[in-house]
Amino acid sequence: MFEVLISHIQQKVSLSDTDKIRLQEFFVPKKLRKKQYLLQEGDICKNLAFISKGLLRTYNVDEQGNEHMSVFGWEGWWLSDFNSFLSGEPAVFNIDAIEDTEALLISKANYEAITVAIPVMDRYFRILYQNSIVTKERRLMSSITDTAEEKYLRLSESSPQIIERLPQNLVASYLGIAPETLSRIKKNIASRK
Amino acid sequence: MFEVLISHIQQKVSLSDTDKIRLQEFFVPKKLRKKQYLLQEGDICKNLAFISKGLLRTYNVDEQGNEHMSVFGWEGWWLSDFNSFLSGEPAVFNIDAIEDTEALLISKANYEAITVAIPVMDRYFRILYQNSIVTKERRLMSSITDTAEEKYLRLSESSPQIIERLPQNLVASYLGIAPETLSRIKKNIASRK
DNA sequence: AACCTGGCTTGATCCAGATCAAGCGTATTT
DNA sequence: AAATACGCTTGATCTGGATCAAGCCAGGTT
Repeated sequence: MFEVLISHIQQKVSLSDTDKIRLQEFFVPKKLRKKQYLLQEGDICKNLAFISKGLLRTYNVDEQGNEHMSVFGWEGWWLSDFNSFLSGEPAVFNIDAIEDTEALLISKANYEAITVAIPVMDRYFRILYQNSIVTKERRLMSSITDTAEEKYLRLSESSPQIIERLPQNLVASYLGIAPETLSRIKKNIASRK
Repeated sequence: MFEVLISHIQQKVSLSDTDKIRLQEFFVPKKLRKKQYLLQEGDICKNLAFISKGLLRTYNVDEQGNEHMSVFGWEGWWLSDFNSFLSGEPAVFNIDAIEDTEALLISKANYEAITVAIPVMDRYFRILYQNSIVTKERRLMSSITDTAEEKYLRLSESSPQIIERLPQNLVASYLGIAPETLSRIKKNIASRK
């Protein structure tokens, strides 16, 4: 389980051998079956989850009962309701497993502690968050600026894995469009070439 | 100029007196007149800008010539085309001054260097970015989930300063709606109470 | 083998919000 | 003080994509 995490960290910063050992103390492994919740709306999000295997989704549900995908995460991704985790407010997001999943959980206290014990983790998270900001900024501008078809094409460019790995109705929700619309868009694109 | 920056940093981490002095070496002050560009689309974004006074906007322009607001920043905010700054790719955003502005610029090299010279800056930026992610996540979900009126009401809640300080057409662009629509929404809300 | 269940498609209709257009007041420029 | 520009409003019209509805296919269950 930890190899995936350690190699992910070492892509961004370098860890000593003792760091690699110590680091493991801060995490708790957790297995999730398909459809199982990691977090439910209204609960306090107690952990950040690093996914070492499997596939999760983060989403909220509006008053009409429609789900809106926020983030998908698989091997090498971190997930949480970040606001709830940081502030202690109730979560607005649900997180559940689309495939059987293995994750490593780190609590708020351990998240604070690990950056003290292993200072380079501040830098690791800083770099992780930098990249996350760029991704979210792109998705936001796409959401504001692009037509439905442009949103789909941009996602195909930037995150083909999402399109390959997830059912089409969840992709549509991630793009903020109706599943029927996505179906028609794909048909149009296919017929054009 | 530096007092604003230093007090902003000290809200998140603590700095020694020598850190406060050394820190200044890494920044270059820059004044901007109203309408002046800090960054133009296609250029490489060489700096992060900390705004000590004034008001800037980050936006892009689509093929039809419409502007789409990405971020507004005033005293105590950081702005850049983050992707361009980090990757060295050409900027997709423009940044210009809505009011006369004083900023402190830090280059990529100095951004790397300052976290080495003053390690607590890694933590400062990590915390800054954490908060930025939460904000962007909220705005993204609002953009995907909410009606035009809900978007406006949510912004009134979360960032009343934006509504107070910026002309209505820029607020509309920030929300991803037409200025006429925003005008009508405000009229409706006013007439309802 | 019959029966669900969930994901996908296709057609018909509807509507929130965009676009187009005109006029108005206030601020800025000359 | 005239001229121009800019932001805002209001009305009329249009449209991209949502919603509603029905049927299809593949996998999984009993």
